[in-house]
Amino acid sequence: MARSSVTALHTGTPADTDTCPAARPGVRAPGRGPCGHCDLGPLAFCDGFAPRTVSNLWRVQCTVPFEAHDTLFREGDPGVAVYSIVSGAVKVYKLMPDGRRQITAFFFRGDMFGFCLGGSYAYTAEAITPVGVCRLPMQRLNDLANTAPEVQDRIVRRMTAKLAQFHDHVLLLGRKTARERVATFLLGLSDRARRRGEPGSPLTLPMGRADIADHIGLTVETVSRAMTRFKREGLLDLPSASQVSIRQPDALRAIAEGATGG
Amino acid sequence: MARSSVTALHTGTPADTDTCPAARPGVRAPGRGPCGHCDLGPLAFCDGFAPRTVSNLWRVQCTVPFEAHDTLFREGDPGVAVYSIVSGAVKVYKLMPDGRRQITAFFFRGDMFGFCLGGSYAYTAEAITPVGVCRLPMQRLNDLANTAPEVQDRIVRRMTAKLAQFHDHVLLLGRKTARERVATFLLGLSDRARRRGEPGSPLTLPMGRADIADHIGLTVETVSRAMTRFKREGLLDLPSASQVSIRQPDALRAIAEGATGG
DNA sequence: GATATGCCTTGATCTGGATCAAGAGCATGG
DNA sequence: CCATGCTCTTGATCCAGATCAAGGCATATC
Repeated sequence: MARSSVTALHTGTPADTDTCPAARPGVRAPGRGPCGHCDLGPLAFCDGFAPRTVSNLWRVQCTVPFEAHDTLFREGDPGVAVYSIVSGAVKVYKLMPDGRRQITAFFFRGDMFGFCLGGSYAYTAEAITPVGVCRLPMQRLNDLANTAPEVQDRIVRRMTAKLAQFHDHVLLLGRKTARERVATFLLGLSDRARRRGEPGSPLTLPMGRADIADHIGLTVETVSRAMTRFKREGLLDLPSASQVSIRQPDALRAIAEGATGG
Repeated sequence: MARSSVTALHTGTPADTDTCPAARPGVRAPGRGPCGHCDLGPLAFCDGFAPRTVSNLWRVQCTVPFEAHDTLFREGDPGVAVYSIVSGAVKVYKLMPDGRRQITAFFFRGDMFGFCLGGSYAYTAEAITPVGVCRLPMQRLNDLANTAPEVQDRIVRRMTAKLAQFHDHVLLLGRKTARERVATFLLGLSDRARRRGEPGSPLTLPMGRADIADHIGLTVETVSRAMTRFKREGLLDLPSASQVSIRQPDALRAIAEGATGG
């Protein structure tokens, strides 16, 4: 079912900016989010907005499902919408002509991505798992932001947080060892899980080793070796390839921060 | 003369948020910028704003000089102000406990940095050359943004552009070779110079090799070797260590994008 | 103009992580 | 139950870039 709507999004003409087939009361999913469209609660972009603002957002948003491996948009596509994830995981990446790939970020429940005022997307976004997103047309969001400072303010806050994350990731890529990168990555996932109200420790990795490698600037083999070694050392438990239990968070954190741990 | 005001900034109490000793008509420098404080013209943050908005900004801004090697603020300091560069160059970096350093960005005339809503700076900012900055108290800027959508909109635009730059830099650090990194870095400086109305080719590098290395995730030696090789191959001219003339921009661009050039 | 002080460059060697190459699970499907 | 096709792990080598080690070559100081 998702397939067709995905295709519709991709082939969308500029008019797509404002149309949103699913954004009619009749098709709206039940939920307890501020606008009634999702169950994000306090994680929702519109949480705490004035009723009038929420109803304005409600009118322009649409909730869209994607399947794993679906492409939400591609680098260079006109940036017509912003996405907020209700469920599932998304990766965004840039490709080099020869196929080298850099995953610049992973996004999970509550995260927003796709901001690009009046330009094109700087990266491709692809669903890792089945995903539900709340899609907000950029132009409408912008119009609204001009009359509701709370909207603009929240956008700035989200972007500020993202910028800080990028500074950290640049440090990781520029100066950390393989071991430090993997430790930092896992702790980052754990922190983000906690911040959205999920347990920080038994983690389920929605992405494969290749995705992790392409995110932290390593190869699959090196990621695998680092994780195996953490397991051997008792810092992690790896009941299965996609399950990670952090046994010694402090030791792991020390490694992530650059302590000369073995 | 800058020394003392720098110190004053660093030791500033929370009250510093709103005080700005130099922001009085009496000490304002002559200039042709929108608010009369700088000569940034169209590069100015406040260019094109409504007169009322400009005068509001004018009241809270202050123009501050720094000398080379001065620290504007440190990672972890409360984020009380945003900076716009009028002249000179600034580097921002993060340090690891053992001294490893990652320069996450360089800023030049017209660039803005220091956004961090209600938090702490995520990085340290240090002048590379003598610098003149326009300093805007974050709180005041925020208040103004809530009443003047044009201000908020411009902040979002600046941040969007910065995010796109980060995606590129993450690709560079995660997946490019030493040669590709140096080529990309030099072309990036060239593009930015052109975008602020300066010639894109004979470039003056305000930063040393060590800074370049810490920005693109290499060592001084590797940066030096890459540049020497570009010179030997006729892609660059290096009349002195800090002067770079781009002889074959297209060839350099091909290398930067990952063409298997030699 | 001799001496110091910082880069910057260049050369020789070393090494962490890439690459190459098998296996080892572990689903899916017949 | 066994193929088929994954992805993940593990082992053996290789190599781009780091590290170690001298020199150049400016500008600054006295």
